[in-house]
Amino acid sequence: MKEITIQQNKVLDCIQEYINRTGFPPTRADICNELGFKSPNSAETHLRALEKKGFINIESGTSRGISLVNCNKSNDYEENGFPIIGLVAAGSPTLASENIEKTVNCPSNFFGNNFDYFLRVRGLSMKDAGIMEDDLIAVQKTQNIKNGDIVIARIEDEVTVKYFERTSPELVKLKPANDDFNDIEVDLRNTEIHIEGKSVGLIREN
Amino acid sequence: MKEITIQQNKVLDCIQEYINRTGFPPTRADICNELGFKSPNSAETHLRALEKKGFINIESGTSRGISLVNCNKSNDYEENGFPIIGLVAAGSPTLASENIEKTVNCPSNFFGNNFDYFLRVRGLSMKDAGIMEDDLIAVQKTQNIKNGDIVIARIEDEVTVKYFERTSPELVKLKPANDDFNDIEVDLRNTEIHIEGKSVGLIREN
DNA sequence: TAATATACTGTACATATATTCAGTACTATT
DNA sequence: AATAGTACTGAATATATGTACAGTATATTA
Repeated sequence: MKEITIQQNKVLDCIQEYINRTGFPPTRADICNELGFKSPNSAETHLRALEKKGFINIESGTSRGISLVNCNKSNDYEENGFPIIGLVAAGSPTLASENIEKTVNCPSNFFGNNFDYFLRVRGLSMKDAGIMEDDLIAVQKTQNIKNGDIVIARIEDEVTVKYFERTSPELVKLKPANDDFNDIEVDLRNTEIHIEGKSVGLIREN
Repeated sequence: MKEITIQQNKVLDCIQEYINRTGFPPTRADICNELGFKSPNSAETHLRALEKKGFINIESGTSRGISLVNCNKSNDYEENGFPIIGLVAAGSPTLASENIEKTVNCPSNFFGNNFDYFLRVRGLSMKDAGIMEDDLIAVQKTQNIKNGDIVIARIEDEVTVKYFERTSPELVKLKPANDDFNDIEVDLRNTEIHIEGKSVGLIREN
């Protein structure tokens, strides 16, 4: 749907770079200067195309009224920072404010994939995967899980971080990365399992 | 030195809020609308005062040419992103552009302490410390090292990441966090060791 | 084959905007 | 008592800017 052309991408990059450099968006003439166009209408048509495709907003009748539309802004976290949720022993990790210990400012595409929140890790069950106590796991809320993904799973009221492996249509194995812990086998016919999302990155603060 | 008045602060807040909301700075008339002034010159004089006191920049002759001056800019990395340096097998990790594989945008106090660059980890010698291959270590260039710190050390031309332990005034031990590797003992009387800095954090991209 | 999107140049013009000048009033400093 | 800074109104103006209109050309799609 939203295919961008090479030239349109150049214009988009130019706008971004101009804002980063000056603090305010460029005029049509500015874009022409930056990219070597000789008519302000060259910039204008590209801007219209970019607006049509949803990459920018143009405030009509307003000088420098160009603003970048953040496509991967699934929520407003980028402005306020991403919440860190404590991995509570029981119950689902929720984004309710009482569970948010603090927030971290970083781009939502910091880890390649977009993500939704950070989870503070308790325990050492994923030690051999390099996930230590108090690490922050970047969690992407998704049901698109493949075998081998590190998932945040809830069984009954227990939330845990483990490797995911579907061994048969009705059997799911949650495997720790630590010999001191045992695999958790879940039979979907008699036990309900809820996948909160998967790990797409990690931050360790010292 | 730079005392700001209540009204000037209101104008400064108004500019910040306007940029956050719209993506571009306000005109004099916009400020008047927001704050209830009836003459564009009211905004103009406040802007001049704010510029004189160093809170904003005004690009003369340019519409919406107001940009906020960032006071807490410790170095220029925050603008351009922090460089990621590959851990080359031999030689010191340098910030020369040919060694920078890409840059990461995040606040310089992201890990509590300030840091200077990211180091891409090779090998698994710090596996049990949760440092895996391809992880990014946030490195703070410092000589202030305590026993037990994870340091980036160079011995002759070999760069390595290890636990630091000073066992005696002339003996330093570099300890891996992996049973498959051996401690490196350095006798300062006959071997030169250079501490590039220490690890203050870690990022794993998926 | 017509229609549509891309990718430009070039001109023109209404209006959005910065900026100056002329005032008024209050306050703090020298 | 004089000077400078703050805090405004109100009017005037040069110019910065968005935007429409008239073209030309190529590629893609229906």
